[in-house]
Amino acid sequence: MVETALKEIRRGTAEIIDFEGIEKKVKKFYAEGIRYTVKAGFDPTAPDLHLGHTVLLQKLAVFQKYGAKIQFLIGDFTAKIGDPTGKSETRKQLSDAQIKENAKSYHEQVFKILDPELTETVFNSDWLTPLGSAGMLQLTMKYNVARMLERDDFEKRYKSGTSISISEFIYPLLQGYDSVDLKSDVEIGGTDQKFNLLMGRHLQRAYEIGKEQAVLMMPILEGLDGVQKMSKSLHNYIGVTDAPNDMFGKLLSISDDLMWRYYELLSDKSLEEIEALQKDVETRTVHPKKAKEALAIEITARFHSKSEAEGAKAEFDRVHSKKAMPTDIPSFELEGPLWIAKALQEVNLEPSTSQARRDIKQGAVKIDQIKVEDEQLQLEKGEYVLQVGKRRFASVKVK
RNA sequence: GGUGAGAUAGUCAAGUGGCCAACGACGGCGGAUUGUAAAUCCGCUCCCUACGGGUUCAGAGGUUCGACUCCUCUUCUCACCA
Repeated sequence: MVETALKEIRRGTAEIIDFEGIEKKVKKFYAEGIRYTVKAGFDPTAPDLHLGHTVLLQKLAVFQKYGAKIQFLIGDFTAKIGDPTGKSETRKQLSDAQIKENAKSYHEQVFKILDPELTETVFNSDWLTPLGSAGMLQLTMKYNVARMLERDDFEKRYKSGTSISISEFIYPLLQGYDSVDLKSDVEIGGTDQKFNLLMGRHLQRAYEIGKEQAVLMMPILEGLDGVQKMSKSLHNYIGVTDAPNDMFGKLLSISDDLMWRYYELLSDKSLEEIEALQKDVETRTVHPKKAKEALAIEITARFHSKSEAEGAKAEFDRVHSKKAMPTDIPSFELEGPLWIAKALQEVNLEPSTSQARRDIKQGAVKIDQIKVEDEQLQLEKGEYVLQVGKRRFASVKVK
């Protein structure tokens, strides 16, 4: 049992520091039923979770399964102060009300994966505010500039003479102090957080709280493009609140290579199962599309339901494989007669009439499944289904 | 504080008086091919019912028949010096 636990905990991780520490905690749980704590920090300014975040959340869920109590930390203190990191414009400061609101929004999404019973939500302003300037100074004495400059990002900027704000030195300390106050046994985060995660370990020692957290790092999940990390600003993400059809469609559109990455980091299937599947695909006993569908269904079902996921698949087959029309398409009512290019713009299928005309010339526009040849076409009274490209539809009632 | 360099479409990046709605790359979109993709090939990529018109090259003025290209000021970035 302990074996399985450790294996699952280890799965997909990029790096673990002090794995023995984790091992001890798990063993103790099985032997004496004593739970341990796993901390993970989240930024309250962006409460929209995507699959990149769920890589961490799923790992937390695994920990819950094997005896951990999760410390779900919301970094509201830094959000209230505003982080001047780098040259990015000063982060907008959040009010208490907004932070509460965002925390609530987090919970709705997070508890699709985590067990609320074993999750404690904490706000770091609870201890960082009372810390005060005296406590803060004391904190700064626990570390030195030379070691701070070991962080790649700082080192590069220091060498090239780029500015580093003093506060940027403080943030890792504050984040590490969270671990001191929470007395966390384990902290998990992305590989990009390595420095900060280790800071927690260091500070726990410096403050002599009698333990040093183990650190578990997960890889950063690539976005839909398969190259850059998944992020909202790069428009390559799958949000956990995406509609079933969108989620399924996006998952099915990833490349075959990326599919295995997603399997490893997002699927609940065992590594053995995944390996077997991969072999079958290589030997052509299983069609790659089938494998991708299975993944898309599994993940879609996780955030919605099994039946909604099946529905999304059926819908996808209908629209893409059989080239039929989707079942629910946005509908509009317009005054006629109306120039086709204008109509496409009105129903948001095209950003401008210029773009609409270009697409018509390229044969991308269809009305009721029939290609539009005449860019001067006027829509008379009646109901039509307009289509641009393969995916964009709208139904129009011209009055 | 001083000196120098720069700010061009979603991003990067050419253009240094008319040939510029602005080379090219990436991205994006569309078509072919497919498995839905990837790879590949082709086309498109400011707006406007358009073989024409309008508005663009940080912002505001100016010189000129004509400026993204020259001048002045402003704002912001960057490099070097102090």
